[in-house]
Amino acid sequence: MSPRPRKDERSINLQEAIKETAWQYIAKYGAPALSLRAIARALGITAPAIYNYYPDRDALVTALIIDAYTSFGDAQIAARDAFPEEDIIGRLHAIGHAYRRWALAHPQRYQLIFGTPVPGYVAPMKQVLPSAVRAFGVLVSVVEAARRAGTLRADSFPPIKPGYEAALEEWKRFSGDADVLSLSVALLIWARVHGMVSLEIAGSLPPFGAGVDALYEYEITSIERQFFREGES
Amino acid sequence: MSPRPRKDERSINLQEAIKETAWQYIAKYGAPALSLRAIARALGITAPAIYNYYPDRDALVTALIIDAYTSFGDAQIAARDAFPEEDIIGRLHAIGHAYRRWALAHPQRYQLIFGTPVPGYVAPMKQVLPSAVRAFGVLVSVVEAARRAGTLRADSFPPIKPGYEAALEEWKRFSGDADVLSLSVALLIWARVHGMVSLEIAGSLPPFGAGVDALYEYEITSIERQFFREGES
DNA sequence: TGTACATCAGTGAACGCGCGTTCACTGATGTAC
DNA sequence: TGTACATCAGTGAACGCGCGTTCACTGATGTAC
Repeated sequence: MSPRPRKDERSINLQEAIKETAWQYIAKYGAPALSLRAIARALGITAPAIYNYYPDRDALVTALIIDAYTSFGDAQIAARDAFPEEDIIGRLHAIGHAYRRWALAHPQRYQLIFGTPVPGYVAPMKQVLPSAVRAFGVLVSVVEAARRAGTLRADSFPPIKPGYEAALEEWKRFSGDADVLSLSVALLIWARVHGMVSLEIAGSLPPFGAGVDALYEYEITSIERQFFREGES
Repeated sequence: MSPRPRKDERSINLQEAIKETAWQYIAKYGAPALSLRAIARALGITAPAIYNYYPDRDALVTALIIDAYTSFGDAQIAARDAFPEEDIIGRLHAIGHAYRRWALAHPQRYQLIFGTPVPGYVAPMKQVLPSAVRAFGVLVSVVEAARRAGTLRADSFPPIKPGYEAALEEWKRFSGDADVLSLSVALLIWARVHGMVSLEIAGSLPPFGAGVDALYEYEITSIERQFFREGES
C-alpha cells in the first residue's frame, strides 16, 4: 500500500536526464542526428534501458517537442503578464523581445520546433497541438485585446476572402474566441518576428554583432506603429 | 587529338542525373537523409560509380547547394530585369513575389539553402559564397538604386553604430559598392519576406489557402510604403 | 527483526539494416599505327 | 580497313561503422508475513 519512493525518484531522474542529454546532443549535431545509443552512451547506460522510459525513439522526440513548446509558452506568458492588461503596446513589445530572447537562449529547442523536421518522424498532432496553441495563443490574445479596445489598425489590412475565412475558422477552434482578423494580424506579426530570428539563429546574418539588437528593436517598433493606435496608457 | 564525344556526353549526363535524383530524394526524405547508395539504387547503378563524378558525399551536397543558389539567383535577376531601371518600386515588387514563387516551385532547393543544415556537413565558403552573393545582391542592388535616386526612406531607420558598421564593411566586399545603409534595409526586407515564405514552406501556416496570396501581397506593399518614396515612374 | 517472495530497472548479446568508402577487376569505348 | 593497345566508367565484394529494437537474464530494491 505504501509507495516506493526511492525507485520512483530514480526513474523520474533518469527520464529527465535522458531528455537533457538529448538536448545537448541536438545542440551539437542537430535534431536529425539524434540517436538513442548516443544518449545511452553519454549517460553510462545501455541503450535498451531507455525503453523503460520511452517506448521508442519517436516518443522521445515527441516529448522533447512538447517540452520545447511548453518552455516557449512559459516565456511568452511571463513576458505578457509583466505588463498590465491595458498596456497593449507594452505587452506586445515584451512578447516580441521575449521571442528572440528565448530563441537565442535555447537554439536547440527553437530548431526542433521551427527547423527542418526530423526525417522519418511525423509529430502526433493530438499530443503536440495543445502546447503549441498555448504558446502561439499569447500573441493572438494581445492582438485580440487591441481589437476589442478599438486600437487595432486594420483599415488597410487585406480583406478576408470568404473562402479562406472558412479555413481559418477551423484554426480558430484552438485559439479561444479570438476574431479571424486578430488571427490574421497575429500571423503576419509572427512571420516578421520569426523572419529575423530564424535568420539570426541559422547564422545567415552578416556579422552585425550588437547591431542586430537595433534592427530588431526597429522592427518591433515598426510593427507597433503599423498595426496599433496609441491606447490610454 | 580529336575529342571523344560519346564518353564525355555520357559522363555529363550521369553527373546531372545524379544531382537530379538527389533532388528527388531530398524532396521525399529531406536533405539530412541524402544517401549516395539510395541515389545509385534509383539510377540502376552501383554506389561506387558515383565516385567517378564526385570525390565524396560532401562534394555532391556542395554542388547541389551551388545549383540551388544559382537557380535562385536566376529567378531574382529575371524578375528584376523585367522592369526598367527607373521603376524601382516595380522591381522591388517583382523580386519580392519572385522570391516566394521560386521557393514554392522548388521547396527542396529552398530547404537545402535556408533550412537546418545537413548534420556533419559544413559548406565550403569559398565555393558557395559567390553564387549566394549573386542571388542576394539583386535585392541589395535595387535598394541601393533607390538610395542613389534619393527615394529611400531611411529617416527613422536605426543609426548604424560605429562598431557594427565596421563589421558590415567586411560583408560589403562581396556586395559590390552598395552603401551600408542599403545593406541594412535590404537585410530587414529580406527577413520579412523570408519570414512569411519559410513559415509557408514549413507548413506552419494555418490552412489559409489562397488567403496567403493576399497576406503576402499586403506585406510586400507594406514594405514599399515604409521604405520607399514614390519615384518618377 | 528476519526470512521468503515479487517486482522491475538495467544488462549484454544478438538481429538485420543501411551507410560511406576502398579496392582489384572487367570489358566496352576509343586511339595509334 | 584491320589489329594491338590504352583508357577509364562502372562492377561487385568487402571493410568497419552506428543505428533501432528484441530478448532472456540478473540482481538489487521493496513487500508481506
